[in-house]
Amino acid sequence: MPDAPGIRARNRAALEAEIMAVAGRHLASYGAAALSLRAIARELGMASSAIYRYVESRDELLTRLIIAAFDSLGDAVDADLEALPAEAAPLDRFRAIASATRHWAIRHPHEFALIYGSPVPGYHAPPERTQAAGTRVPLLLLGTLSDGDVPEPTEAEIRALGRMAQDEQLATFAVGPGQLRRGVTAWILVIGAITAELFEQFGRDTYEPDAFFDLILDDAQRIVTG
Amino acid sequence: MPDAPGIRARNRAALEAEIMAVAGRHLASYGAAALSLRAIARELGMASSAIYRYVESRDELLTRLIIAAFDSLGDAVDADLEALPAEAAPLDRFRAIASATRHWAIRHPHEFALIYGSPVPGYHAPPERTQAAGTRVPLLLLGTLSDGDVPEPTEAEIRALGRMAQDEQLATFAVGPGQLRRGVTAWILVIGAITAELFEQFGRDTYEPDAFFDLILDDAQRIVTG
DNA sequence: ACAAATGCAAGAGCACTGTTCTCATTTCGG
DNA sequence: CCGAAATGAGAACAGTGCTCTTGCATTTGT
Repeated sequence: MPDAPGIRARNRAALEAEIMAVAGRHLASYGAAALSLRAIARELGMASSAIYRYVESRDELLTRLIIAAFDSLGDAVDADLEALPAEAAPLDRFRAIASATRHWAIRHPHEFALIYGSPVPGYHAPPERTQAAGTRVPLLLLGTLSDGDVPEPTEAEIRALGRMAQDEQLATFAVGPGQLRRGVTAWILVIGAITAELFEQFGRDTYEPDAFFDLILDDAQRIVTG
Repeated sequence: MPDAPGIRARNRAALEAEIMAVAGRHLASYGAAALSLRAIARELGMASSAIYRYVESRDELLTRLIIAAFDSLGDAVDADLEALPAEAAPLDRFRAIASATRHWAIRHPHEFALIYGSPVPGYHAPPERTQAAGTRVPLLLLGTLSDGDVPEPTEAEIRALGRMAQDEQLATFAVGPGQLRRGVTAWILVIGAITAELFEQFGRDTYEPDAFFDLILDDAQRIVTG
């Protein structure tokens, strides 16, 4: 067999993918805290010890799921953005990004909780692995703000966010501290509203989430336009 | 012994308080996910089974800790508010509430994660027990908005929050859907900013949290004043 | 004052979990 | 075909939540 190492590698990759698929299903069904390597191994018909050949530890699995969740969110937002006419106004693109994020969160509540809720146990996601995936949508949102008139950043803005504005990824977007502040603030508001809705922080059936989110977007828009 | 039943009851209450104290220390040190009834029992020198006489289950313990955390936050905010001059402007009171919340969260990160982060396992906090404690600070914040000129609520605001505005607790504050929307939105922004800071959603050492939170408060203030 | 009822704590046990070994088998490369 | 590497299985350790039974001590009723 000429491609023997290939097959080996493919089987390994395939099994790894299968593990991630099962883990994703468990995550979606029961939440991150209920994730069990043993249960995944059981479902795959392998011994509980065998799974450690493919996943280093439970934390490693969580890290991979976090990245996968960020990717899933990013893809969903991208898809919704492409459905928009190319000449859509920046603010419409902004609203589309926020709405897409909310709809994704509603469809994937446990994934959302995993990436935007409180971290699990003593688990701390390694930033060097999750950051790239995690900043994808916020960067998309910031890209929305790069056009238009640019007010001079205040001294306070420079003090608070000057360092972040010099980040190389952000530099390509040419967003200064002022725009950065407005974009980040709007993003915080959007995520906060989704969090409040999903985690039922204001109770169940006490308000109309759809209509309320529209109003949130109005406020976010006002923040963005300064 | 005339007060025999009294002694009995007092011991029970004292033990229960001791359990909560130890649980609170564990929560503060290691986080909610690391909470273990067995570990608490061990530290108290009792058998793991004995603790079930005082705490029904781990979920029950979590519920009590959630309520305790809300109380702790409420007390901290109250204390900071009392340090304010009685004739302080509503907006200053608003800023004081938000700042007190942030400082409490920084001092008690695990407690904050417990009440404003993603819920634990299959655990779902019973609203009828946590709601009263949980709405305490938001209500305080809404009380801040009851003075001043009251713009007519828009149709969208009535649609989104009309039902919540009719809540009996809120009715005593005489806040209509418009003020309710502004207050809730501002609160979401404040909590979101604290969450982002504590959970390091924008990375570590990438910005100045103190200065940034000041800017967040400016935005929140703008939302509140309409 | 004695017996009965009750409260409380301990111990053992069940079914899980993550993780790490060792050992046997399978599979692949030369 | 044979040695080496990859792979899976099984057992084991130390934890977890939770339940049930058993024994002791104290309180209560007579």
